[in-house]
Amino acid sequence: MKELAKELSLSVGTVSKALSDSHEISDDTKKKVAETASRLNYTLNPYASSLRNKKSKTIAVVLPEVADNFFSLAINGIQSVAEKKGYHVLIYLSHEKFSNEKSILSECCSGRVDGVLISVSSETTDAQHILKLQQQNVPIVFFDREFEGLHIAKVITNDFECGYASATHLISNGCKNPVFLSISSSLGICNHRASGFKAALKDKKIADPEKAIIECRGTKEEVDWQIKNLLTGKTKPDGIVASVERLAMSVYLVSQQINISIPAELKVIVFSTLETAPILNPPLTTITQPAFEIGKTAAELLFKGIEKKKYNLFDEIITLPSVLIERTSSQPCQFKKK
Amino acid sequence: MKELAKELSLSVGTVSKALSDSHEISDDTKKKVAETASRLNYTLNPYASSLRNKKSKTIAVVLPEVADNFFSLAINGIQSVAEKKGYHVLIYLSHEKFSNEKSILSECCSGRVDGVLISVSSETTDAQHILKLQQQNVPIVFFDREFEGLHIAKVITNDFECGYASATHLISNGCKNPVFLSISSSLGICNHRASGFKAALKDKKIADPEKAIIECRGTKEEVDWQIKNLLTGKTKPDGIVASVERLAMSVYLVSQQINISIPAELKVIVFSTLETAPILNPPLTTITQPAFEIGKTAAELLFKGIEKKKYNLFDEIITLPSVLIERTSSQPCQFKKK
DNA sequence: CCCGATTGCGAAAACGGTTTCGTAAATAAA
DNA sequence: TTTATTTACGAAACCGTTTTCGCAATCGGG
Repeated sequence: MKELAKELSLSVGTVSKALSDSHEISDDTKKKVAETASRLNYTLNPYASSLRNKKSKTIAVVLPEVADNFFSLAINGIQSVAEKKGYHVLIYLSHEKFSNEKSILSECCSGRVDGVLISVSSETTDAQHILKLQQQNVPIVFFDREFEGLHIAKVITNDFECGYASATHLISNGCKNPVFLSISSSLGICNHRASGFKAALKDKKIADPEKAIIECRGTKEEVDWQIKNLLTGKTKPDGIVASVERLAMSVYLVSQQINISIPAELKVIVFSTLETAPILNPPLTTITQPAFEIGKTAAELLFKGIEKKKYNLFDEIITLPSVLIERTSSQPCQFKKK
Repeated sequence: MKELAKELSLSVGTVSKALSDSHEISDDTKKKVAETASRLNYTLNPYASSLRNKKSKTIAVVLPEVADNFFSLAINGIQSVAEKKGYHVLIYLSHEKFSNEKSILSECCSGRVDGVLISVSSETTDAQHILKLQQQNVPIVFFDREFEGLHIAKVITNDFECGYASATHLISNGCKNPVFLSISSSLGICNHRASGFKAALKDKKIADPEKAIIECRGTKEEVDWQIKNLLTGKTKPDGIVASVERLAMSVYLVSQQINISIPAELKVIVFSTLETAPILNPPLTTITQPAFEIGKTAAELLFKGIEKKKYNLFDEIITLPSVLIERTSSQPCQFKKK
């Protein structure tokens, strides 16, 4: 910028004001400045600006995983509004580890970002790291995976209802012993889905609701093994609701291996935005979240918090409904293939 | 930091040195500084540091789309090394638009990032925006989708060979009229795959290689329509190689709609890392790229360029091989289902 | 024609660190 | 004891912008 000023024999202050279209500067010199700036293809140093303005024009997105259809669609939604606002997006992955999430959030302070969108890891049972960030006046919005009991804005979906709907759907299609595969008993979102599921079992007086919730944690291999055990055990279920994408994939793979036919012997529903659901074998019934919309809405909410200093981001809750898309995997069958 | 200094009755310079573990400072005061720093939970302002050091500790990843298995796995690979190096990752999406890519890269200068990893959009036919960045001494590495003819490092896969292999696989499994679905005639990676494909047709003296390359561009709906026309036309193919994930999904959906049976009437292969490939109907033959590895290797290469000022990033080319995973969708059939 | 208001710009102080250089005290060498 | 060297720290410049404030020059009104 000094060079620019020298080139034009102006002061740096004047150049700065000209570039930011200040009213103090005549249109004439503004034009000259803009012209030589583009001629020397000059762009201003973002960090110097950030330092002075205490605005980074950057938000952080913290999520467990990016190789998951839901999250990648949510990122699309977030990015679409960030781009419109001229903001930059930092992506951080916790890989479902609490320790990672903690160190990530500790990096988000000191003005590195103007706001944080977060979907908590399945291990997160303590919110100190989140509260610490909030105390530093960093606007925060949960999307999808919230942490309950905090005064922090969130954009979520109707998990309880969908859990309820998934169970009633299975039951009305003939299941006597449906189970729910959870990934974490500490994850609010998963518990809501499970609670809805249990409530339906209770209402329909089917099975023991408490025994119908099965927690699947660990690596992919451990989960595969766990599901294999479940499906070959003596009290094997005739219906499964998978709370996330990868659990359903496990169920499909294992069923294929040990020759269990879906939906004749086992009906399956998954909470997922999986694009390949209609072309799976068999086509998979999904409860599809409005992933893009959730990301977009959360980002819009965050920017409300960033822009209006007085805007209270504390107790805002937005619920966007998911839809159950019925496909072959949960269809009733007159005859049971043996 | 001033407060810290006051609290300890030291100068800010001393505190700064203590925090960065300078040899000029005694272990005793270092300890004291560290202690009170964590007590006041102080973290240093990253942008002030960046301003002085001319290092942002941030890299940019520019890619067409994040809701694609290949790219999300590549991001995982990139992130894994960035994290190890203590770097932050900015994600930018071009959505396959050249104009977006251009404005994104123009944001990457002035030291906003220390390096750029890029997979070009399918519209990109001009590299001025990339060269401009390179002139500003920003280290750049292509991953997967390169732009040819530039002196810029790249991490790619053996596209030509795989294109060749895909064609020979189809032919040896009985196809007389295989076609290749491209997404862009300007995309180097796609052309390599297509060239390999054509070379195989020529060697085997099957069909007209030039007519076997079909470009599918436009929205999802337009592509669906185009594929539907192809599959219902009079010279309909009996084998398809899809150059990217979404083309294969289109083929599956359309085939299902108009009742074409795979692999009896149509064999399909796709270049993709689709996790659901084995549980599709039928299981889909893929040419699977080492997506994570590509991302990881590209990032490692980039950091070499960032760290060693003298390291020449110009003509480094790393090729990581993909593998053809044979599944039902391309199997030979004795009888043709009608 | 004179005085107050407006316009257009420069000087300099921030923003929050890092780094160079200087210096006093402590230590080692002579 | 004197001199040279090392150790531990402070003062101040600097990174590239933004912004406040001051100051001329021009403008408008009476």
